[in-house]
Amino acid sequence: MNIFADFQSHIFSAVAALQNEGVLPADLDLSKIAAEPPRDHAHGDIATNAAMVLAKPAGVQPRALADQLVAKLKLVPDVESLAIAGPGFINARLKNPVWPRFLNALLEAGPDYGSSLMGSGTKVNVEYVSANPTGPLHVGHVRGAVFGDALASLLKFAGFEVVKEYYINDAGSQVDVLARSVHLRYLEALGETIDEIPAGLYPGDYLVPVGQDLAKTHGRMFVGADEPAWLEIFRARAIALMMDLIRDDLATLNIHHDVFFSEKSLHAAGSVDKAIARLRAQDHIYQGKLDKPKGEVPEDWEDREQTLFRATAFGDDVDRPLVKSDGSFTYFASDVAYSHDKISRGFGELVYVLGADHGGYVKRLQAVADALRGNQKVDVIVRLCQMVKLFRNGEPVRMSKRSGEFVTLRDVVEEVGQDVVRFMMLMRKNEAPLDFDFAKVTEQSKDNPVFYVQYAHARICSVLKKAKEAGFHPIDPAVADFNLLTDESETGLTRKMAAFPRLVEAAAQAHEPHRISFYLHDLASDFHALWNKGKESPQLRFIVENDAPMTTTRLAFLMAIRYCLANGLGILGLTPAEDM
RNA sequence: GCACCCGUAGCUCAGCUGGAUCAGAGCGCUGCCCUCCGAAGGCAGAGGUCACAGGUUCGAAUCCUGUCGGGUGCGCCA
Repeated sequence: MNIFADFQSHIFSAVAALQNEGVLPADLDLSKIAAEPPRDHAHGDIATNAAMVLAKPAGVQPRALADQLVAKLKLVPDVESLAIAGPGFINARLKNPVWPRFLNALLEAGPDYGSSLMGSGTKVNVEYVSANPTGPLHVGHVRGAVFGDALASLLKFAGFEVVKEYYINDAGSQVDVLARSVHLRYLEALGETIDEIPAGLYPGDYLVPVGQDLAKTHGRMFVGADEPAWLEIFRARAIALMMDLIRDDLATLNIHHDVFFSEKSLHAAGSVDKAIARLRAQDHIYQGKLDKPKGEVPEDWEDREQTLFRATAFGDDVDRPLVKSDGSFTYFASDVAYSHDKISRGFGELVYVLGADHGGYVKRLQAVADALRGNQKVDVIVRLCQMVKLFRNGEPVRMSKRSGEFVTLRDVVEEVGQDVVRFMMLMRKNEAPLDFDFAKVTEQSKDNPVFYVQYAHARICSVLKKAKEAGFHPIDPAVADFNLLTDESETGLTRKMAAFPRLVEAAAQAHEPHRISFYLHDLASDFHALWNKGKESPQLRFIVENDAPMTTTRLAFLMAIRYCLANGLGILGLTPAEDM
């Protein structure tokens, strides 16, 4: 039940009626019409800007149009009163029974409350993490991982059909480096002396077990062998084991992708050639020279003619090379094939969650999709996650890349816990930098938003438990009389809960899961306030002595709040705490 | 040089895609509230030229242009 969406459709009907009467022109853009909670609820329950938005295109005065809309909206059953305010706002106050009805509907919907059909089954591909399969995930991957996962479940909740995808970069030179690094570990496992791992190879200890694994399987077969003899075998095995490692890392955050897509498979299947052929057929490929980059010029810059994708025709800054000077495909060529594959799988929206250092990729990804999509509607949405700065008691945590000693994802999760990591990563807009202090986030106080929200849920559970002991069980919402809830704190909470479905849709539309986090914090805050009111005014407690009807009602009310909290937490991938 | 992101309270950040005589939270600061369902909470106070300058319109923190400041990137790495 979404009372704002309901009211909005009444507005549309009213507008349509005025169009039929010739008061308004037939061709009007209705998309800007909003039905939203007013800033100040003293104005009413729902506000709409319809008159102001339509006035200009219709060539009428806002207030005059508002009068006419009011005349229509008066007939809507649940409307108590309407007022025109300011430059042409229409404020509606709803009849009293709306709220009890709303709460009953909320309880009936339960775990589904807030979900939406907005996506109407549109297929969305959300690609996130996609870290190179050369080692465990480190802290830099955490934010994108959590963000992508929360975004995926938010979109799912909003009615989209979501596929969570991980692109395995298993075709480039970095996996050859991996294979060579592993070969050394292989020799090491067989008792050979390997000294220090040379610069340019991966020094991390996590490759030791891979070497042992290969030693066990192949014995001394590749000890003195030339690289071509073992490269492919070692590479394949190493990638497989690294992906196992990465999957385990992700599992510690309860992240599970639906599809792991191999870059190499694109080459093997000839998909790169096919995709490029398609672009060529559309005349988006040509042989040409690129200008030398203005800023830092690469040392080995050579001016040469190459195969280019006409990305500038689709809004990119420069055309993009597809073939390297040695004749092999560029990484971008794989991207073309990969985009082609995604589009052919029927996705209407391609979401990429990338690190902020990939900002330069946004335009070319959009360009490729635009070039390949034909008549199919495909939106490309790129979300860039800014850096996370690690602190410990206010001191920055230093990391040494050279020695391979970085803070891993696993380190972070093990130290502060899955829920804390997830929530903290979602307490900021993705494009805002984020400070993460190990000490602060594990603090169990209101300073810590994770505990603050969880605490609210736990308090509710605690009351419900107490109520059960007092004999109020099972709680039957059907006998609750929500008309009894008249305190400002209670009606305020009801209004806030009513805004949840609208918020879910807005957050999904904007691809901004952090809005859910802030909403939850808000809702928790309102709940804590009500709780404390009960300390001073016993009649506002949830369990009211000698007043069974009120107690039953309040308990049902608590369950409603609990659903809102739990559903919101669920979107973010957090488990609501029953006790703390 | 170019592109993208960011400039809101002392600090860290929201601001529902242009709305209303309150620009909001948290931290920090000041003062209150536990014989009472969990004080791991709550209430109140102080704190602002929304970086700056123009523009768009009924109306701008929000959209456009420019300036300043911070971040990230800029062929044959992935």
